Amino acid sequence: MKIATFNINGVKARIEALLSWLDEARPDVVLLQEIKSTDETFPRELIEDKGYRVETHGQKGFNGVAILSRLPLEDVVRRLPGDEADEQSRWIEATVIGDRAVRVCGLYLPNGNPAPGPKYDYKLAWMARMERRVIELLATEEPLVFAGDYNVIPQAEDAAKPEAWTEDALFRPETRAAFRRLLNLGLTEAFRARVQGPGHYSFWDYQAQAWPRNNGIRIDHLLLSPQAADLMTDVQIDRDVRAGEKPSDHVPVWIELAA
DNA sequence: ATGGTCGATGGTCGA
Repeated sequence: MKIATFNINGVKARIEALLSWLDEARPDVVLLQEIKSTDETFPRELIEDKGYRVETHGQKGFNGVAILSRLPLEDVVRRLPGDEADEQSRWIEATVIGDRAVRVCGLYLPNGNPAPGPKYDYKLAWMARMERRVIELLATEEPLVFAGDYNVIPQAEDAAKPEAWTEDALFRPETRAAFRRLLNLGLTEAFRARVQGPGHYSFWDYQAQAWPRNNGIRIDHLLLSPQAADLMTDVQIDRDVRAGEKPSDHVPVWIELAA
């Protein structure tokens, strides 16, 4: 079971790039972020024509997440529990029925800039809510995959120029500590379980020629429960997608599970 | 040091 996360940065503007990547990468499951689309305006038919089920949790203008799956989906949950007043569409869950049942959670964690400030407070509160949901799901002892745009640079080696990020919401100590708390619950960060060292990025800004200069950061992650980590056979960043026609500023990251 | 690029929107804002 190949499971990918991809911040698409506007699914309507990116539909051709998305369809091409689906043909090339042939993922079984895709967790999309920043669809910037409502459920009604999501271009679902073009994706369904390729054999994918489509579950969306959209919002007008900003945010929005979705799950695409070639395998059956059950028990879709569309919001992160813990704050009924939160109107932002940043979380979607479903159980994928493959050889094994795998619970996938697609997340678009708040950016949090400028920090400090109310947006940063929202980010940290959202991470605390996510921690509570992870604890709930870990109790099921099922294979779990938490994949998405975390807006977290976990370590200095995950940025080409870490010194430029010291005051940023993506790299501040409180952000990284909250991310470590997730790992300390017993989750495995898929990429770092397999690949060590600097120079691996998943996002390059559109500005200041960040891509040709390889001025990137690694902020798109897949966190695995112990039962999912035991099934992982591969993990990759589809870096070449950033060089394509009209690309997102993020690229897909994926895992293969023996499930 | 400064300014730079996108997408959705239609009013600038979020990243």
